[in-house]
Amino acid sequence: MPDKTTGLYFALFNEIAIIEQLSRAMFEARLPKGLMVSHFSVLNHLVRVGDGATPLKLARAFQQPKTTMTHTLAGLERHGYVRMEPNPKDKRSKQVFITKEGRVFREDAIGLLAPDVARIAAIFPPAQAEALLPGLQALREEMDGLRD
Amino acid sequence: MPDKTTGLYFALFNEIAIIEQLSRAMFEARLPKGLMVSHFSVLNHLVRVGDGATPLKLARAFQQPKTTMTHTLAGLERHGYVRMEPNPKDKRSKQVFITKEGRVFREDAIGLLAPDVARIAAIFPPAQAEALLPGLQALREEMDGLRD
DNA sequence: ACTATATGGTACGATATCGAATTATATGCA
DNA sequence: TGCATATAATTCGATATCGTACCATATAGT
Repeated sequence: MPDKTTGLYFALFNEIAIIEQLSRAMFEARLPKGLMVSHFSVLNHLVRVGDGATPLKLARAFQQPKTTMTHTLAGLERHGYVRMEPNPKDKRSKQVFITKEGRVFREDAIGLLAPDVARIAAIFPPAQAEALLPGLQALREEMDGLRD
Repeated sequence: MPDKTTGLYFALFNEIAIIEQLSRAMFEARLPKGLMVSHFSVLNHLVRVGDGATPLKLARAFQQPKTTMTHTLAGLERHGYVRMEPNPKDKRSKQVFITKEGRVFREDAIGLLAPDVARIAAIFPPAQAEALLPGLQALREEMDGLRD
């Protein structure tokens, strides 16, 4: 493997890290204090995919350590945005449900973030975003698969 | 702006966040304890772009808060991988130089990370990475520009 | 059924990240 | 020149992230 190839992937991951950084900073500047993009993302996932999933399943969906998800869910629960129930299928486990307050917060947050999204869309049009997405999804899935 | 468009950008940033997460976890599993991708990235930058830059310039290059860069540089200095000197052009400021030890560590780290890069390259070929990169760079630059 | 191993979740400690405030120096402008 | 404001960097405090260890329960092999 030539150095040039290694450098290519370093450059790729570096761009990705910077964009992640920029988007997180931009969004968190809009969210109320104490709520992070991680909180919003979980609520968004619960609405889009449906709730009732276990914490571990959520951690896997975001490819995060389960301790991180425990922490994020604790924050959401403290705000009353999710409810944790014992999992009837497995006494070790729990199920996560989004509350009405959680749905309201998600809706509000989308409204708060919309202007930023619009600013991005103005300079990086949806067609370009759509062009990028499949490649990123493919990369994500492949890297996901490497984790065994 | 239709909801579909907002969702598109959320999906885009979500994929980017997950890939950032996966690549960071993969690389940090290889690096010696106490050294993060952030440390490696800074050393890599100093070698590729040249050293002597100020901490603030480095923070901007990575689009990070300057306090984060102060912390990262302190870690690198503690390991003897960079040397901080007063900036003769500006007494408030400093210049960051990579040491011989820092260069050696960077080389070693590249060697440690190479197998992972190779595994990624095997399933997500360089041609695809190259295809992705310009769009990501464009997105990065546009978002960068929004930061006024 | 019994035991070994695997799995879901949490507690805890270390530390990375980052905003706010602070200090020192630089710059602009009257 | 003198003063207001801006800028480079650090300190400090809060907390997000994450690895390790642990407990409870489940599953597999005998």
